[in-house]
Amino acid sequence: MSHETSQEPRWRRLPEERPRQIIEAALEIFGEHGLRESRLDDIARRAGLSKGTIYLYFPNKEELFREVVRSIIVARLERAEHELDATAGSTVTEQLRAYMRQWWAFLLTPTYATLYRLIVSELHRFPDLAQFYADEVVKRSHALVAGIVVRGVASGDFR
Amino acid sequence: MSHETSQEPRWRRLPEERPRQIIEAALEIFGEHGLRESRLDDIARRAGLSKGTIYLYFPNKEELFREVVRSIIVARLERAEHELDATAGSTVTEQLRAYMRQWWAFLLTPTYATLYRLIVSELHRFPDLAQFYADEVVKRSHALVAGIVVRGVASGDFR
Amino acid sequence: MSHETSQEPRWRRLPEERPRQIIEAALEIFGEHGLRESRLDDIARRAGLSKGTIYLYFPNKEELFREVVRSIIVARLERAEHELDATAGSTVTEQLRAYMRQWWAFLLTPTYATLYRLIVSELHRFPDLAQFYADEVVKRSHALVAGIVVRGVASGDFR
Amino acid sequence: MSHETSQEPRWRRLPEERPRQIIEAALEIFGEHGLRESRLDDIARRAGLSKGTIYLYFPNKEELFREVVRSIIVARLERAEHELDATAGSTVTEQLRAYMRQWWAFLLTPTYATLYRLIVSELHRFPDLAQFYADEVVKRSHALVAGIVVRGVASGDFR
DNA sequence: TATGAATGAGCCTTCATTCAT
DNA sequence: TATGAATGAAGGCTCATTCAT
Repeated sequence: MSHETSQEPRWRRLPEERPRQIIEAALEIFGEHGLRESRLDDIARRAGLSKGTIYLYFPNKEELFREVVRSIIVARLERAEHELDATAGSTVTEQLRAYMRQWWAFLLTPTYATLYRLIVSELHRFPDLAQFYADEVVKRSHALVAGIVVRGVASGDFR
Repeated sequence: MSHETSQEPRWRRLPEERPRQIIEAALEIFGEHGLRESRLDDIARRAGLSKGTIYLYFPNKEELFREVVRSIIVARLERAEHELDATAGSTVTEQLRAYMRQWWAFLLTPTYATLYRLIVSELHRFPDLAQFYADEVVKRSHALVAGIVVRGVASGDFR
Repeated sequence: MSHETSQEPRWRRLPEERPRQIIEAALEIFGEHGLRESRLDDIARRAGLSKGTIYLYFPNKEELFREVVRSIIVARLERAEHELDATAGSTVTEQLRAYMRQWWAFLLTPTYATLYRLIVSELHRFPDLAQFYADEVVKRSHALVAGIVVRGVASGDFR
Repeated sequence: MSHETSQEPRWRRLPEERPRQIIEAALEIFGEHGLRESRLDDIARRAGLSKGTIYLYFPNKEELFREVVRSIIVARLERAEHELDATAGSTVTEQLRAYMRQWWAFLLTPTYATLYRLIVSELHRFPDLAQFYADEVVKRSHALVAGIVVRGVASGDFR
């Protein structure tokens, strides 16, 4: 729904970055002030753009908010999956430990504080986002851990 | 319209209830929609009053919000203190147990869910409220528990 | 859909007049500039009110426009019907003549010029209004003339 | 991107057509939605061009609108004059008849419906266009008819 | 010449706050 | 004290216009 920009080659770098640029600025502002209290103008300014430009990439404030939440969740999950791959050689016990350490570190992150506030305060008004959150986070985290455990059982590390 | 103010002494008890009426309505609405998303009109309607009336008791929306949070916190603390008094006769162990049971029950309350959401989502924008919360809740809870413990030590129940 | 004001008694004259006041101002502005080119601010100013007040009586610009067109059409038809009643005593020939004279006079009116422009330029984007226009104007005018003719035939004036 | 401008003489006839292309698209869009409700973007798309390109040929939306009206009027008049020339050999009576038949046919044209709506709805806000319309249409039509009549009188067909 | 990304002024609409009664 | 009509500041969104390529 938000015009993505992957068509263009590479002779114009900025436009391709716009969505990310905007999402990052939006995360900061939304995190500081919440959805309703955030001004599109402020987001634009923080992104170094003009207000109208946001509308070139997102149809409205709410959809931008959705995209922010989605992207941050997805980014986190992908990061977790990659990090898991990186420890592919170790024992399952070690892998599980690394996985949990990683999550723990994330929970101490300021990004997490922001995300948490957004989720607690706004998600109940965005059922689709709540659903997305439930589906993606729960399902994929589950799958990750399940994968480790299965291998652990196979290798005899777990019972 | 005003030729009856001096006749009857205090048959007009209702007006004193207004603030509480409004605060209760406000708590519900704020809890459902958050501070910014809540309309004064809706609060007034839920309280069975007209919008203008709110301004007879609170200078503005934000101050009403503050009062809501303050009053709910204070109410909770007072309730806790009263309940503690009620168990004044029992062992300190029993008292401590009762106290914790009581808090646990509160945490399962819908009021708590509402309060929690409000605190997480809005408090960081109201440093004075955060301060108040820290001061009152932490200090008074501390005092309560400390009181029990001191008596416990005195009586030899605790070490 | 537009909060009418017929509930209140009579101790406050102005509010009852608001809708008419606004509709009249709107007719002038819409007539001069068309729907889209008209500023709500200008309508408010011409009506001697503030912009927000319009929204107390009409849900939005388009609905105000609809009400303007409806009311002007209805007003015209009612006027025609009353004037017909006034000539109830005369011959049918005379009545028909009066009726047509009346319409002719209306067509030369500036109100008509305005109405005509609005109808030609905007009605095709408001099918419901077009329908309303067709229904009311055509049906009621028809009924009026038919009534005269029937009586004319009965009295032997027409064949 | 520009190293071929001087090679081939005039194989690039298209650019000359641009204004007409745009005017035709604009006529359709303006006719459907009126001046204000028409988006330059839609006109560009209908003309198969990009929005910016319009500004290479017209200084702004309003001037494009003017050009549309002017060109459609001029086109009509020129067509009428040519058709009159084509019947130069016939009787004046026949010529006059042909001329009127031609106009009559035009009035039934969808182009005319569009033009009519534009004229009624927008012209009063473009005095210069109204003037142009009055001058050109009235004067040239007059001249045409006058020419026929004069010849008719000379030939004895008219009195 | 052509593109389409970017801008920012403008306007509708909402709603906290005020005020006359 | 209570009402609800009125206000006007604020902000989301659109779109004509500009500009870098």
